[in-house]
Amino acid sequence: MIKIAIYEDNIRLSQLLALLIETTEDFELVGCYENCVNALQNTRNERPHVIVMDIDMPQRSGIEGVFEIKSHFPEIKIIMHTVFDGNEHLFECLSKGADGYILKKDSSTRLIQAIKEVNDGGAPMSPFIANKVLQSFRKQSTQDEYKLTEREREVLSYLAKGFSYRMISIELNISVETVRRHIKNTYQKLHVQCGPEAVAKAIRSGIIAS
Amino acid sequence: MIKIAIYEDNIRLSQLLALLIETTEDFELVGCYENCVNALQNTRNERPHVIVMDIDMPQRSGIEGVFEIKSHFPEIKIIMHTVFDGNEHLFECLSKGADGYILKKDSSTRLIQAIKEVNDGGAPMSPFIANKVLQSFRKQSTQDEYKLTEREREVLSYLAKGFSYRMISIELNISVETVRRHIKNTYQKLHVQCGPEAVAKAIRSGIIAS
DNA sequence: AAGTCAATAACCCTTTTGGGTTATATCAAA
DNA sequence: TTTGATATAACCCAAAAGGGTTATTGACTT
Repeated sequence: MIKIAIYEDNIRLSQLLALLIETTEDFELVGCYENCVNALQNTRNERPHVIVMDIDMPQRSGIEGVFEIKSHFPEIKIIMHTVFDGNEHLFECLSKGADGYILKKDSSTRLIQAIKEVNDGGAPMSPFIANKVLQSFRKQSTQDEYKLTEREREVLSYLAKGFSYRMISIELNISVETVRRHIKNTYQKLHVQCGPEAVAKAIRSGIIAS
Repeated sequence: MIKIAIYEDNIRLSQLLALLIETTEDFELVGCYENCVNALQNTRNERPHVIVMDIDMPQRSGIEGVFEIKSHFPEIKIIMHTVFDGNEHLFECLSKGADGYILKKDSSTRLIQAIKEVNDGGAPMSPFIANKVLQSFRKQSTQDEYKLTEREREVLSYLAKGFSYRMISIELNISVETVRRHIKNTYQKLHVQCGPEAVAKAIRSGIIAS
């Protein structure tokens, strides 16, 4: 039996999915929610094998949910099930640990199939998504890992020393806006979203001295 | 010859100090400014041996000045010369690298003497200040170095993982205010003033995993 | 029993961050 | 020579962060 939980704010759709799962052999629906507010607690209680997760949900998005659940239960498989086919959400989800990414425009049976795949250790993706991922992978492997510019490294190291943007700008004799620009670019390259995380990653990966 | 620079926004006082220094044997006044806006550049040009630094100055405080100058020229001695005798400024300055701390209520000749002392590798302090430092030192050495509580360490490690205060609060099931409290306490204990710096220090000193 | 510490929480307030967008000059590489 | 990367800069705007103060609770120590 594969234990499955659903996070989907569109009630019509979630009921459809629930029905589909309950009527599929070897599948067991252990939870169905319309947002991620209690995602961690739910997960702790139910210990699903696979989670089907929408992204755009009220209060707490599916991205936050993935991040949180994966931090605690890396072995639980999470399939994103969403209308978003843009790069932003896609890479954010994958970097947070999503195991599959199925678009809603695919058939429901594709989702069922994806659940089996992911439970077997696969990485089910809609073809369009799979292509994007491959492309990005190629791009990334050619620009070997975190390719920060000299200036970005410099700014980052000041950040780790406790300088504020303003202090860095005075320090380097450039505008605060430019400091902000460098930092924003750095965050993108490191796939992080705030200073503390960037500094942690930079130190651990040797980008700045430890 | 000891080359000396002054940062003091009270013109009356800075002129007095300047005169005093110029008329002292073996002393040479190489700069006299009313704030730290160009402190680093001034220092680069003049290479003073000793800097006499007020704290409360317009635009950029002496504390920022100390931090910046010491980051680049750790060998230059800086004496704080201020009316503040409270703990806040004192420890902040010392942690930023100040080498001496003389109160303005001491005589000017005491300052002259302090300049000689600091240039010889000493750490001139007003008696009252010296006591405070000793007290704090005792307190600190009994509570050996960074004694974070379990909870504080936990919160800090979430911070390094890129969680916002709000996410941490949900994670640990406590209020955002409490998260804030733990972080504020942590900053005090680590002698830092922002997240990135705290994370850097924590990783480098092994408080959180690297 | 009094005192300290840890954890919790709330309130005030300002500054800083960080996301998005757009634009410029420069320099090197294709 | 056109493209691409880099460094620079500005703007808008919401959210997050951080500093100060105060208080309550429970646990452990004098």
